[in-house]
Amino acid sequence: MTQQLDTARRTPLNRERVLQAAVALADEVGFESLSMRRLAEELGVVPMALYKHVANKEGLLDGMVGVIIGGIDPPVRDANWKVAVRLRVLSARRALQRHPWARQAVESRTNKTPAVLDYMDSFTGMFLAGGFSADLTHHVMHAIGGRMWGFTQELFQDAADPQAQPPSEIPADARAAMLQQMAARYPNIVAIATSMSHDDGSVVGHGCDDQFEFEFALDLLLDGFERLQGRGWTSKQAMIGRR
Amino acid sequence: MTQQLDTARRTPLNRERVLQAAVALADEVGFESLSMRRLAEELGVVPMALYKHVANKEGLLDGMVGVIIGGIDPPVRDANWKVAVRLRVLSARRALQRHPWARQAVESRTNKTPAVLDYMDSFTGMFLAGGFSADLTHHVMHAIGGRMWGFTQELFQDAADPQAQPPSEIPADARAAMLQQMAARYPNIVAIATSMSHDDGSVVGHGCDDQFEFEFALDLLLDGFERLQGRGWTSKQAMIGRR
DNA sequence: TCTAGCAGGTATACGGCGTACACCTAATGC
DNA sequence: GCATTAGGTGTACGCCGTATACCTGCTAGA
Repeated sequence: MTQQLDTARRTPLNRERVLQAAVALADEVGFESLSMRRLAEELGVVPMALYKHVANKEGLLDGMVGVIIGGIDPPVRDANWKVAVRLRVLSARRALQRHPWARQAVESRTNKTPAVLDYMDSFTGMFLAGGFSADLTHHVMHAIGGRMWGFTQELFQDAADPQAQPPSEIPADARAAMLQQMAARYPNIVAIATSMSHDDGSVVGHGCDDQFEFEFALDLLLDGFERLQGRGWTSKQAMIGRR
Repeated sequence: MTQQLDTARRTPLNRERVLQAAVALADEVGFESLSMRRLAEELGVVPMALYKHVANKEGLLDGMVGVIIGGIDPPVRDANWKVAVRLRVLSARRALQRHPWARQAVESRTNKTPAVLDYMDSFTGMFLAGGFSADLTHHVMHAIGGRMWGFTQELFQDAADPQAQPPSEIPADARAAMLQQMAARYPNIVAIATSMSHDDGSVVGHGCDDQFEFEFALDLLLDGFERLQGRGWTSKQAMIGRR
């Protein structure tokens, strides 16, 4: 009877609610702590109930990625390809950055869902509409790679300040010693890490400006694309040139 | 007594043997099927025995990445930065490609081990030695990102031919129907996918030439770097120009 | 009005995982 | 000769994804 009340009171689950809850839960507890069991608990339901709405965990993740993609703006109309691509990528970046786990989720999906293919197709279309040959567009899409989702291949995050603690946590002399040790072993890394912040006087700096780095690399690529297109680049000619 | 023989006959485990076995096992069964338990079994030992040689699974993976990095050539001497970087990246690519799981492993490591830092430091050094400012080097390292390991952010793999089966598996007419359906929904993707292979007559093509795509994007970046350096680029000036 | 079907939630169970903890044993150093 | 310790063992815990069978209440067709 209480059971009846419970199930009656509760609006029945559906795919949409499951996905929204999954997104919220991942936001809250992190991607790696998102489990079917935990999600079920959050929804006040037994774990197996979820399987009526998603095929399995993979399917859940696919759906979550779909939700995120839904937050990316469509291409702007009547703009030249370069600004259209740029704006779109930055929109994707904003959409993904709303969820700290989004990057991992996108990277982990190897099967392309319709939502992903839709985005990729429309993205591809911006180059074709901009007068790129299918050939060049193809290679350019490869070169953009994950950047079309608005993230870079990191591989760099806080390499030079492994703790990222507020200075108060560590006595200044200990910090200096660590830095010296670091500089002895990894002189080049320390050189570029300190270069970044010598303006504002801090020693090893407050981390990197991700947005700047992202746009730097993006623009480098877009400029490259532009030059290739202007030059009438073809892959055939490139292959001849290479050997 | 047989126990005694067993343990006596067996050369005792050590970190090196554990890591080598882990690499071999991952090669054999795949990254996601590599488990502490399975690895222990392979070594004829109880799972917990491994923990005398690696801190935990994370530590094992760190060690495996270290083994792979060991296979990357040092920078060539007396070459200009561009060819040095290019050769090094291609060497890394070869080293990583010997193990199908290497890419996943590298991407999954978020804590930088000394081996990783060593490689990054020496990589950074190639730009500095080539006359790049610390400032430019910093941003250039970000832009290269994962490509310094010889892989691209994929995001594209077999998007257009989801099965990758030999044509014999699927009747020709069914294939044609699938393609047509695909072309209706994802016209741009299909356009660039078919462009790639129209030379040799196959319909949707044998996948992409990964090596070509990789070098295409790499050279695009390197050319961009070269131009920036020649122009005396600084991040300060770039930030002024941007707003 | 009866009933068959079905959509959606449940209960139980299995086999896997990483690893904490207590233990044993053989070699080593004093 | 004895304590220490490095290396291997055994057991157990709590997590995970999910197969399978089951129940229950709604709906549609007769």
